[in-house]
Amino acid sequence: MTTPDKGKTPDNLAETRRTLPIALLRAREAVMERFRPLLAAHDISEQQWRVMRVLLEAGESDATQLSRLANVLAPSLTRMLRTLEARGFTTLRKDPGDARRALITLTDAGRGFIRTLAPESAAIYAAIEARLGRDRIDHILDELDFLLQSLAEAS
Amino acid sequence: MTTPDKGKTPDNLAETRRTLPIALLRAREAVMERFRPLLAAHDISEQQWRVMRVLLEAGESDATQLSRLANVLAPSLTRMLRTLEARGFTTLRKDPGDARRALITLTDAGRGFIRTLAPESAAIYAAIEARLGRDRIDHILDELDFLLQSLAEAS
DNA sequence: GCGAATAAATTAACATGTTAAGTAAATCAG
DNA sequence: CTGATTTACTTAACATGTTAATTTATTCGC
Repeated sequence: MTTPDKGKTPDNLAETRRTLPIALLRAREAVMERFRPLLAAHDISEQQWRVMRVLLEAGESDATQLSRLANVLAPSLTRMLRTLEARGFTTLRKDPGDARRALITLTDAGRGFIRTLAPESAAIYAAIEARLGRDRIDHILDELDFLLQSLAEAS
Repeated sequence: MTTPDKGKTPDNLAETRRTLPIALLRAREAVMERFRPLLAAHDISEQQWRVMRVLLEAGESDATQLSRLANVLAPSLTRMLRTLEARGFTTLRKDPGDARRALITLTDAGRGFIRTLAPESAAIYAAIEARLGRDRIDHILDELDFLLQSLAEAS
């Protein structure tokens, strides 16, 4: 009835190498490894960079939306925004229509900072594309999107 | 000469949704979301579970190897092993041939703990497989493996 | 052999991940 | 309109990520 236990341990757990959580983690680490020197050179963390990139794309956002878009938990975001605001990259104001919400904006300095790193970042990404091929990367992105959609559907 | 800027921001950065680091992160979060309740119920972190799974597969390992296989940094591993050892799941001894190395082993209790969670873990994975299809998951794993291999080759 | 270089693990310090609890504002039921 | 619930964000506490410095042991050059 059930499929054979090929690649399974005695406890019916798949080989770690062939599980989505670990394979996704390892793949991501392999990619990020190439970006870390750039981020470190400009004294910005991976997460801060992600938040700023998302802000550039989405424009002024409330914390909940930003948290979701950048895949950063709300408590982490609260702390990070203190750092980013101290550096002059973001500002925060109360939503005039709903005093609970905090609206976050990228400052001109923040946009300028992204513009500074953009060429090198694009070059690193291009180097990765050169290894895999743009089509292959697009295919992988499509597959990951499919995974996301499949798991998002109501159970 | 260059490809058109479809899906690029004014700074030639790809849309965040279509970048490997963010897509991989989001995909992984979507998967892990389903495992977290199980891990939380047994008071074990994702990383601790990963280390134990790797230990089960690889057998006694030194810290460097374990760190690499489980994608956990050495300082994190040092701290985690204190917790795991206190719970009686792992033991640590000096390598008799090289006193710098620490050899880590899974105890019987550690193996028993994995055996306890294995059925539920396998069930969660099976539910994910039911949504995506085993073939599609295998394909995704192959693609991730290809990505890993491509980036690992000497530059 | 011996000192310099290298390697393995740990410690330290700070940022982020993660869950739970707390605070303040908006919404809902009656 | 008012008390209870819900929502948005923050704070707290602890684990892990991350880099740098430290410690101890091994290896290399001579």
